Amino acid sequence: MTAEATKVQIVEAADRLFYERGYEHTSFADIAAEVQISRGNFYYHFRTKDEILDAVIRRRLETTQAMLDGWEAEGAGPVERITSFIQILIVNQTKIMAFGCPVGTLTSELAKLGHPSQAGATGLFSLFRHWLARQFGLMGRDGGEADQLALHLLARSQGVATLASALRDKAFVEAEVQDMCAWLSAQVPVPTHLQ
Amino acid sequence: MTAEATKVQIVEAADRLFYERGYEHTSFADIAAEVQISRGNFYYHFRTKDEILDAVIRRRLETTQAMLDGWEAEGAGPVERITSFIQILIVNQTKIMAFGCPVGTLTSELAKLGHPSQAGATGLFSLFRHWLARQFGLMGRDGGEADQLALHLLARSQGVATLASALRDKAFVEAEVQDMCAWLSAQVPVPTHLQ
DNA sequence: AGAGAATTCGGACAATTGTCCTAATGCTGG
DNA sequence: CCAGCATTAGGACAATTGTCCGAATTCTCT
Repeated sequence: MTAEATKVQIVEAADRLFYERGYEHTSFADIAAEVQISRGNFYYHFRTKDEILDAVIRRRLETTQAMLDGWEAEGAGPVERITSFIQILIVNQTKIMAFGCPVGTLTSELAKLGHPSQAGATGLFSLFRHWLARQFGLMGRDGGEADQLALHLLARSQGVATLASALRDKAFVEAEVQDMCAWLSAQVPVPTHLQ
Repeated sequence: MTAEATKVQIVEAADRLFYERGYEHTSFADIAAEVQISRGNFYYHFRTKDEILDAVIRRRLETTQAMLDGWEAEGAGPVERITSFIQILIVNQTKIMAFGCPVGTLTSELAKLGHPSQAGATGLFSLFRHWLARQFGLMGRDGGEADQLALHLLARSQGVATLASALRDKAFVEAEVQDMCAWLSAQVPVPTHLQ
């Protein structure tokens, strides 16, 4: 197999394991077993565990950006796009109830470890933040307001994910998602001629 | 020193280290060094790491309950009490921006480890949940509604804590706290004779 | 003061960790 | 078919982990 293909397999497995078990609780041996590769071979592709983490973060940045671009290309308006964001909590409900949000939990873990890749993980939040802010901008909010709304929504979904994995309560998640959608509707500015 | 006093010291140190570094990333040696006790002595007080975790969770349950009881004893109304809850984000801002919420991050970590003490950690959430629900009840909301409001507020503060430790943005925390207080005011039911 | 219990110490243990090397294998171009 | 390179396998390494003794120390009670 070509080196690049093996590398991709490693990063994919590491991505999933880092999410499901946490970065520190995932060992080289775990990833190697998952990819069915000898641990020795590992060193050929990644010299340190941090290198794998960086590759995983890069991959997540790419797939996240692709997802956001995809929503943007669907031709719908900003409200529908933001709704797609909120609906992640429903679409990925099973995994979120089991392991929380991949972004939030990784960021928390790296913060506690004082890990140098903290900034990279925070970049994932930035991706959502700026995308959401742009959508709120398209809804007619000015820059500062749009950014604040973006952070607000980001925080709310993070909180729902955290509580979802603690309580494993499907009804709670659905109620909060509905509430966020209602909140979103209320953010549509009333046209001037109707005020 | 009496055995009980040493045990308390160990649990206090473990409590702080589990919060700041995470459960798994804290070793026996770390705690022993903090308490200035030999590692061997450790085994005399706690046979396994899980035993320490359980003791830490018990301690947190006690101190949390004491804090909630304290707010209840201050004689103020439910709105002021819930405000005290929200203000934790300000009072503990420094630690939260560095390490997130002690409850949320511990729960997330144990969920990923599949650790048997998950239920204990979730109990910490229950403490806040039921206390908040009772306060909303005192504000005139019926049982189901009060519980939903409690979970809603719990989720929001969790989200703020998560983003606070990722972004380390003081202004964001303050804005969200203000927003939650405004939301709380809006939850006070309008007296019937004013409707 | 001295016997006996309670507490602490220092170190041993097997297992696992991340890291690294060397030898074997597979593949490709001439 | 064979030389040379890319890829893999298997194992060594020092350090660290949680766990656990047995011997030393400290304390308590008579």
